[in-house]
Amino acid sequence: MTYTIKDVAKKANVSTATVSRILNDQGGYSEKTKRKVLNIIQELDYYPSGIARGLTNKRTDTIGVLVPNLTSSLITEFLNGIESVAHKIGSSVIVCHTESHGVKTMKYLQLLHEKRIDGLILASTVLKKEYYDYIVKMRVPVVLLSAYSEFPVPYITANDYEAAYTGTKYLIQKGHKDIGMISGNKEELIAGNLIPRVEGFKSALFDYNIPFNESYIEYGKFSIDDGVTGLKHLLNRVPDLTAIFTENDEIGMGVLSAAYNLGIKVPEKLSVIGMDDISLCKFMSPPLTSVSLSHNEMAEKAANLMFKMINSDTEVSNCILDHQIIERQSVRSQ
Amino acid sequence: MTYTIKDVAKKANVSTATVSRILNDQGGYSEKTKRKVLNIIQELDYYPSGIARGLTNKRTDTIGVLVPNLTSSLITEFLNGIESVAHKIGSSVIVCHTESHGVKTMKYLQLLHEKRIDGLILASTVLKKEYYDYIVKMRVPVVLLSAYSEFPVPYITANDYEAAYTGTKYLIQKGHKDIGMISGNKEELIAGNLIPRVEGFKSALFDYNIPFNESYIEYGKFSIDDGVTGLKHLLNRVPDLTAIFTENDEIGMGVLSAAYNLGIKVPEKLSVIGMDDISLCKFMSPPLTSVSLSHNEMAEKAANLMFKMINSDTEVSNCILDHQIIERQSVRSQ
DNA sequence: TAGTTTTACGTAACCGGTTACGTAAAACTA
DNA sequence: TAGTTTTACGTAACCGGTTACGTAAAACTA
Repeated sequence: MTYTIKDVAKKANVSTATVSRILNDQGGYSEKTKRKVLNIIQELDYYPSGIARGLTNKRTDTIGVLVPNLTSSLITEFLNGIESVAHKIGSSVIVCHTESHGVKTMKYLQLLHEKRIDGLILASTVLKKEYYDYIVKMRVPVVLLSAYSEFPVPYITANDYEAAYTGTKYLIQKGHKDIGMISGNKEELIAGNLIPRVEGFKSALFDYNIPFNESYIEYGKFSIDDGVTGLKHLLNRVPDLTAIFTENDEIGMGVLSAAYNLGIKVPEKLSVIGMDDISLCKFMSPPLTSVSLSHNEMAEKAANLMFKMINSDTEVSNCILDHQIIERQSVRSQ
Repeated sequence: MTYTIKDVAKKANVSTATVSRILNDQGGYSEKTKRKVLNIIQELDYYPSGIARGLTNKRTDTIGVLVPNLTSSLITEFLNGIESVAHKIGSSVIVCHTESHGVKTMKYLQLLHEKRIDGLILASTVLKKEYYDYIVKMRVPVVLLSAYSEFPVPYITANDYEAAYTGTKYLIQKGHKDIGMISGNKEELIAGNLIPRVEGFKSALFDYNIPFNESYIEYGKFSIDDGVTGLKHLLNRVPDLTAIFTENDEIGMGVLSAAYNLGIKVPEKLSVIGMDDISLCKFMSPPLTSVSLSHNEMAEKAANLMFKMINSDTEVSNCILDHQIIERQSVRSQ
């Protein structure tokens, strides 16, 4: 068996209270006792049980992160950022791959509830009422990462509408008039009846007097594959597109790939701009121009916010980060 | 405050033992009592504490996964596979991003030890003696994923030597004679004094009577960036290379990217073959030929093996998976 | 030096579950 | 119907820590 605090106490001829005090640097013991106990701890190779400690402390030093997709680069970069700040603070992170699936998500929430996590981050997840209600019951700090919600839950996100507007405007200013968009899953994107990135796209076209037609938008999911099938569908419907704005970079990568296989030169015959500016963009052929949403900063902010809430119980404000076009080589002037 | 089993018991006029029995489907109660208790559980919205349960059960339904790099696609795909089987089994996974850093790794191991995880998977990690010693003390099932070790720890991996041999042979049979290799971090790759993929590469050249020179191998790390700088260095040293074999696909992607920016057509001027066959390969321009190491299967096998060990305590055997060339468009006949 | 304060602990309850053991009542048996 | 078995629980100890409270001894004070 592995040793417990009692074994240490007995061997050191002190009480468990004293060992506990020493372990937690709480004072109330002599230097001599401290040395003696510390020696025995080392000798027995004793490690306190986080489980037992968690039971009394009501603190598990564990947080949960819900992600819709573990194979998406954006999500992975989020996870990376969160894990990094969690580790600095001494917390562990449990990853939950929901696949944007309602039932799975609820199951994960229950699991995390039972595990008594200290806090929760929902990345790129639309906060359904069902989730919100449950989270309220969990009584645990939650922050939304790259998502917006009308429920009173703090979020760290970019202004998707404006970012999409900026991206589209960029294409327009490069002289494009026949611009298609490939978007993600309609249902997952809706934040208050509107799909922000789609609306931003439409508004830019409208403001610059470019006629718009619903057939210019293709809806799929969010993966690279959806970019390749999306381009094919879009080009079937409207073959004279000169530029494509994609909901995210993964779709953008799919477009690049499909274009390559179709023999359509990018950017000579087709310009494409993505969103998020994931780190893969710059390694594409051609390097993919993208609207950066400062997602590294976003993940760290979200994590820091959550830990602040855990430690201080203060309500904290939302945060909307800037966006910025990162010009590379997938867009050319028309 | 949130309710405990005592609240439920009191309200139902039964003992906590009965509530516990009902919660765990252990029998020893009447249907009537069961219904009454279940109703009260629902009414109070009671969820048992996994922490308290873990304390007595010595089971936390949590496993740890150590990964060297959270932004690598291969690793992410591993993580995805592991998380998936863990969730099916009802376990949660704690991700630990070690960055292949010894001190960080040890710190993570201690953390996981304190958290009393049920099992541990080390992905793409060289098992140092220090780690091994600690893991032995943890007394927890461990499996190595995509790694080999001389310590008695089960591993699920591919035969790196042979896979590299096969990949190189493929290039040779396509008529290439001037073949370079871009490898990863020397220190991290050494398994018993040899770097398997490098040795496989060398052996293939040797067997086919192709003169070899150490300058044909470039060592970097494992990222895409190392592929781009690697190609530049390699081409500086030996400009007449017609093919490159890369340690992994990320490096391969870097080579593709660098080649594009250098104006070197792939595969017309330069053939490149990667390893691992990550899912991004097929979306590259051109799609990247790669030696598949069945890594999806690998991750699932590793996870299943670990859970089997958790549940049955039986020592289990290692597993070496097959490899296979996935031909795409980044290699041409010379 | 007698009284007071501080130090360095120990005792025991508690966190929220599980479970071995015991037992009254119900059901069964012959 | 008396004896035996089974059912349906309850009691209390335990898992491995933390901590409020109490106290003897040491240190201080006047």
